[in-house]
Amino acid sequence: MRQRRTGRGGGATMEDVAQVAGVSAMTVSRVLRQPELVNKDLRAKVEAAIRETGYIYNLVASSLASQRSGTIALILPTVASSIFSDSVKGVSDVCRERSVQMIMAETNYVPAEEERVIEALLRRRPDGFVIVGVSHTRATRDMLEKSGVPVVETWDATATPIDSLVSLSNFDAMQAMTQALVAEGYRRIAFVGTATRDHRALMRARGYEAGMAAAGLPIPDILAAGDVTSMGSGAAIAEEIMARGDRPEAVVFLNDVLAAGALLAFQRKGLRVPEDIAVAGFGGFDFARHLIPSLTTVDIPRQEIGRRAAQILLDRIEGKAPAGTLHAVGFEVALRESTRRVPR
Amino acid sequence: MRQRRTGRGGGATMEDVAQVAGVSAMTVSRVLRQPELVNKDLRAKVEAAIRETGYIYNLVASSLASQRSGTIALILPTVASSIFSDSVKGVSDVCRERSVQMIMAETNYVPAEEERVIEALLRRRPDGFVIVGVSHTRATRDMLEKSGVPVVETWDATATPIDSLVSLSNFDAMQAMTQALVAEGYRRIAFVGTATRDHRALMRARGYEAGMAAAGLPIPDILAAGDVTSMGSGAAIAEEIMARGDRPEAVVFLNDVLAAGALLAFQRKGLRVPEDIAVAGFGGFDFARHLIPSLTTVDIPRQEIGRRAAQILLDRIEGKAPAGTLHAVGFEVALRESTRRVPR
DNA sequence: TTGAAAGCGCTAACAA
DNA sequence: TTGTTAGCGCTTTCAA
Repeated sequence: MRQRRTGRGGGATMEDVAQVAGVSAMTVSRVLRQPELVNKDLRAKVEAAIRETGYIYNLVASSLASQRSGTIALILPTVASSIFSDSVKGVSDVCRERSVQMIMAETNYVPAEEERVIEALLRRRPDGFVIVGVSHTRATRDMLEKSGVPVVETWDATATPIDSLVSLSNFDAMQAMTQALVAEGYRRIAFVGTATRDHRALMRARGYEAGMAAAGLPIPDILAAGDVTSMGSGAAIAEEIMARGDRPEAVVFLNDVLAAGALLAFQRKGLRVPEDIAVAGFGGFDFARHLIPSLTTVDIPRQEIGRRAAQILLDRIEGKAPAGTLHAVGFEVALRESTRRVPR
Repeated sequence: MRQRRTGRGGGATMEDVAQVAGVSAMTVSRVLRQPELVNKDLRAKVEAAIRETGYIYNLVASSLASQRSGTIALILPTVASSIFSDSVKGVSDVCRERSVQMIMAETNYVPAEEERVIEALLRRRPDGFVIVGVSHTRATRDMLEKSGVPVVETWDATATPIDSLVSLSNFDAMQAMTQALVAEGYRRIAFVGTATRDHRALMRARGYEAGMAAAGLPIPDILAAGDVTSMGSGAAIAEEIMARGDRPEAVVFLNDVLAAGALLAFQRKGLRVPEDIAVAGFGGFDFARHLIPSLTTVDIPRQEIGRRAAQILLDRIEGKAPAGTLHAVGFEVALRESTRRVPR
């Protein structure tokens, strides 16, 4: 003869509520999930019993029984920077609207870490994944495909998505920015990217190169920032640029954070922006429009990317959308004071 | 006679692995959780079987059986702004180090929403809560206490924490800032807070008032920003201040985001900072030191707050720390160029 | 060191 | 409309 395990987890269970209400556990479950199927009087009794017992529904048990966890996983390069926070907000808002819990993990821009992180999250049996980026290790793709979990990739473009894709062409966007600067009359345009092999960063660099090539312009050295999420490294790059002999007329940065750090560093050293050096960023962040001079950038619908990705994913999970959905979001080059062409 | 439910969730289970390895499921479980208890050869066999079957451990089932979910919940006012992102990073880092999953929800600074959100998260049976703020509805406190889940509150101070507390005195910090400005020679010092009844914001306002009172200075109208997370509303407040007749010598803002927005708006309108108007923020954010002029602020160990809270919580969950742990974090007034006293 | 049995708290499938 | 039964995939407990 065995004794009861530990006397139970703690709080009331559905069974307890059922006893108090004088019904079966199944009826309690129905009251909670499909109240319209339950007789009104019984429903009231059950609801009273729930209050009386202080019952809190157990989603862990529910997940196991129903084989649906009611969670989606969000994989992003970093949680600490402002870069993805609007996209997180987009996903998070949709999740709340649709009563799903978002669980999040960061990869630090390292594919091997992404692999580890996705494997760890798979153990929690999320109903789907939203992933920032389209470049993954072979093992990551295999794992995801084998698991059969719906996936939406975002913030980048690819011809071979794992499943669905909220597509943003970093190449096109940075090419457009470069061409806009060329149209403004700039010729010696430098680019600041990153040394990490982040695919989105690479695509932006390529877009810049394509923009320069299309205009028949030579491409100066491409500089690499260390930490792409800090203004400090933008400032460090600015120092580097100022220390060189041949100062470019304009510098395009991988993102607005780096650009802002550099813009302020240039000014600190007495350079006038844009008269002495023009500065452009990428991302369309709030602070860009407030800076003096206001920062030219490529405006991206960051929150919308998160929203759309979550919507597509949840629709798919609920069977309301097919696999392999594609949705492209646009971008807009916002020319502002930091690149206003002025006579020299 | 019933048929098997749906032919099973999908992937391999522990039982499948056990069959392949020729052992019992219990042995597989041990290999995964306490490998040192299992014979070396058997262990190797089981590990091979895991690889062969592509088995992915199911934490949902594990959580239900063990009555521990391996997750902690993080409740914060907003996820979209930079204000808490370092604290999120702190919690998130500790969680990764200790193999725990963080789940997050936002309250939008509204206590009733906090109540809803906490109840929703309780259904997932987190092993503990980290909560930003110490002001909660009665029902929230009751729920949390009744659930018996360890709680760590943060980012504020209180004499009556629910359980543990990583304490930061917003009152003291803002009082110190105010006194520092007085010491610099400022007299007509205004304060910009918020109309929401956020407790931390309130404490900062009170700290400012105390600082002014201690110096025997009158308190001008306290202005209220709408959205405390956007530079735009800082700029709007700046407009309001400039439109008034009696311009203050210095303005202290609830946080650095508002201060930065205002600082730039002042400059746009031709005011010199700090000569015409001095500006101070709160929070010690990265961008504050880069602005021109660099922004005076109260430096808070934001990431450390997250780390400590998570550590205390996890220690408590593992029985390595007592309930009701108190940990106070400090702050530092960073006087920078935006409040450098200059002769008029 | 290994295994068998009995749940954890819920839901799917079926029956009444 | 309500209830019964049999799991979901794991861990706890006990026995060997």
